[in-house]
Amino acid sequence: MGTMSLKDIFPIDKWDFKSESVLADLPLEDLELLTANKVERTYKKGEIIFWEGAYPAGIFYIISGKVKKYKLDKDGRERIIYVANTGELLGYHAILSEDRYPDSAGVLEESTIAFIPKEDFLHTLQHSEVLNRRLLKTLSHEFAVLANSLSMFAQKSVRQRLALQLIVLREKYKVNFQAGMPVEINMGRDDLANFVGTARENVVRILTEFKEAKILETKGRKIIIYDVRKLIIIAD
Amino acid sequence: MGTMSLKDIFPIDKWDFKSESVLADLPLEDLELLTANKVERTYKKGEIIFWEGAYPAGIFYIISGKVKKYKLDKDGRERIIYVANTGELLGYHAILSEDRYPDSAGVLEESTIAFIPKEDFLHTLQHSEVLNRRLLKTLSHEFAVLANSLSMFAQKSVRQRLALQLIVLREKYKVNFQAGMPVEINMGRDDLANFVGTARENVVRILTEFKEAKILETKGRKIIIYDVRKLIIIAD
DNA sequence: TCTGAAAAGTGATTTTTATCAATTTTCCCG
DNA sequence: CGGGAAAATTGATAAAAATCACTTTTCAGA
Repeated sequence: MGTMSLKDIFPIDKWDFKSESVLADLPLEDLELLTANKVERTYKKGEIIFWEGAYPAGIFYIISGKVKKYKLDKDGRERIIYVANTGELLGYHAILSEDRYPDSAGVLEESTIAFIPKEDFLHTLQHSEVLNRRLLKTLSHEFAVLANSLSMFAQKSVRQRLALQLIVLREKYKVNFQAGMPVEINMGRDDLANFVGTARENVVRILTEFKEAKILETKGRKIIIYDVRKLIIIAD
Repeated sequence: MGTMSLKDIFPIDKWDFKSESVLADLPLEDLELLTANKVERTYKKGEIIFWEGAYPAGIFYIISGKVKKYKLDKDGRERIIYVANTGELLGYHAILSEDRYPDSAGVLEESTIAFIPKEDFLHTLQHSEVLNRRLLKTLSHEFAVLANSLSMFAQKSVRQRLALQLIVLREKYKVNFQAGMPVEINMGRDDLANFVGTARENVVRILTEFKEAKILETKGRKIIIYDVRKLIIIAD
């Protein structure tokens, strides 16, 4: 009797950027060139790493923690595009497109992040065949994920979208996970609403409904997911 | 009295992939390597170039014409992600991400399109520093555009989204354009609705409203845009 | 451990958008 | 040039989601 993983019943990589880390298994030489002048720093919950519209000075690597990437509308409401996790790189789009940051990045929980100057990144890129290929692959995959999100948005109800994003977040909040174990998502309702693309009140109401269906529990702000399968059915 | 262009009053490149063509000014040597085995073909209106989920055999170059890139939901409704124009490249995401096509491509009007085999594309990529850089730049820019679309979708009304997409389409349907001239958009209401992300009826109703506001005229399926400025005001 | 501000949650109501059911117009094709 | 199917348009209604007003709970810091 084999252990069935989420990947067998749900195409999680269609919804998640992180198919594999850009820097994982990078030749040591390239990695050293890249990180020669890196600067590490810890950010407290709520701190901003960079702002949409600013000129990029470099890229960031998440040593530990979680980061939301979002855009603001003119009324100051956030639209969360993506939640980045430990091991992911941030801010390279702006440098590669020779433009300003297309979105803002803020930490969702205390995080340790390394800053890598633009010059080192571009310099390594010129020398590293592997980094080049990795970035092309990552960016192309990101395109597929965003295209998916866009079409989900047009075609699915708020209820379906919430179910889907809970599945995605569950993957990101797994720690020491064993098959069948519940997963605790620690995210404020406002952030969750901005990630799903709806109002806070709607998220809360649907969470209540999911509680009644024994899909999850809430403890304060924490959302404990018990039954992914039901979420998959709802999300369709 | 200078001629004011759209770029001065509206950030069109935030909404359009085509900042510049990937292949424009590519070193002749690289271009020859890339196009050594290209095959040209004309597609009639409505024909499909490739299907979402298929394994990529190569990339496509639009010699002339217009192509919609879209995803289908389970009820068979299309969600148009992007409208590609003459000079643009299609299908490279799938090859670079070593995955299947993330979306389908179908021609919106009679188009001439060149097919370039996967092997030639990858081979040229290995040899051409310029093509590498171009693709990284293009893909990063595409990320910014899709992130924009995603946040627009969450935050703007159907009326605002229609105004915005009409501005974008107007750019694509310009021919022999002189400042101040009206532009004729030749697109079916169903396609337009799928591009805006709403039902056909809503598009028609809002178009009627725009007609009454002297922003545009319709002649059969054709939409003639007279007043972009009013569209810009509505969109934001 | 107490306390007050912030966050979570609930209910009622309004607004927006989708859907259903037609009718009218366009335009292709013989 | 007429016939007819496809596409565009209009109106009425239902459904979904946003907004407003408020209560309850949580939780960090004195």
